[in-house]
Amino acid sequence: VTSWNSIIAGYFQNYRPQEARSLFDKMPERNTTSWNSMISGYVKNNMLNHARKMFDMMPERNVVSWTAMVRGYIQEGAISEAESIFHQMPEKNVVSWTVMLGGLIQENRIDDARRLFDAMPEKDVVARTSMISGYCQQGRLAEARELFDDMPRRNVISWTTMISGYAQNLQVDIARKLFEVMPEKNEVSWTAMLTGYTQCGQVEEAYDIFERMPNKPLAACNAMILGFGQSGKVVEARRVFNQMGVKD
RNA sequence: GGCCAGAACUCUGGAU
Repeated sequence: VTSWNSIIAGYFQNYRPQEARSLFDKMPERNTTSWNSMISGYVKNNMLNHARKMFDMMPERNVVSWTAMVRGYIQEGAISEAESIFHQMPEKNVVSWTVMLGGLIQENRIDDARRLFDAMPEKDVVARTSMISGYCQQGRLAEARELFDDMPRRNVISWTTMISGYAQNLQVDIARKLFEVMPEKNEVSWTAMLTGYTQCGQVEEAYDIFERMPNKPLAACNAMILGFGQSGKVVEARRVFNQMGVKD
């Protein structure tokens, strides 16, 4: 059963819902994970109505089934429906809460999001980072920073979120300070810092970051080229373009 | 110990 379930997920990842379905129909036995794979697969492929049918048909639902449906409605922008499902859930875990939190943030209902956040029975690093990200999107950096400082644990994503928040809100110097002290950086962190500089019109600094990057992913090259382009440095932009491995 | 659900960067496309 486990193998079949994996194949189903694989079909959906490759946008082949019909093949996933026919495999599902042929399976000699199914467990809750099989049904859940169908639901989340349909959600991924923007086929919420199919997901819902599966959800209604399945013999028993667990917290993953419910959470996938909440996520589906959020993705469709049907927030009140998502909230309704969320409140109907027989049990919720930290993931369910975080999905709902993300839905409110997506709707710019940041204060509602905060209330939900405060109501969470437990908050892990993902939930906290999501809330921080929401505040950053609204330019409410002080509140974001307070949550960040209070985190019991941070990972590279939490750090990058906070840095990016400062950078996007034109506080690139504060972003840089955090960037320098973060314990480990990945490609996204570097690119976020680079973008912060280009958006503040500090192309030299951006290029300095770019050069110091251990490797230069496509996203960083894109950001760098755009940064040069916006400040009229066409030659430099061209040079970066010519250096990149995969162009698109 | 294994991608059935959740958080971060650039661009593009789609939907509104």
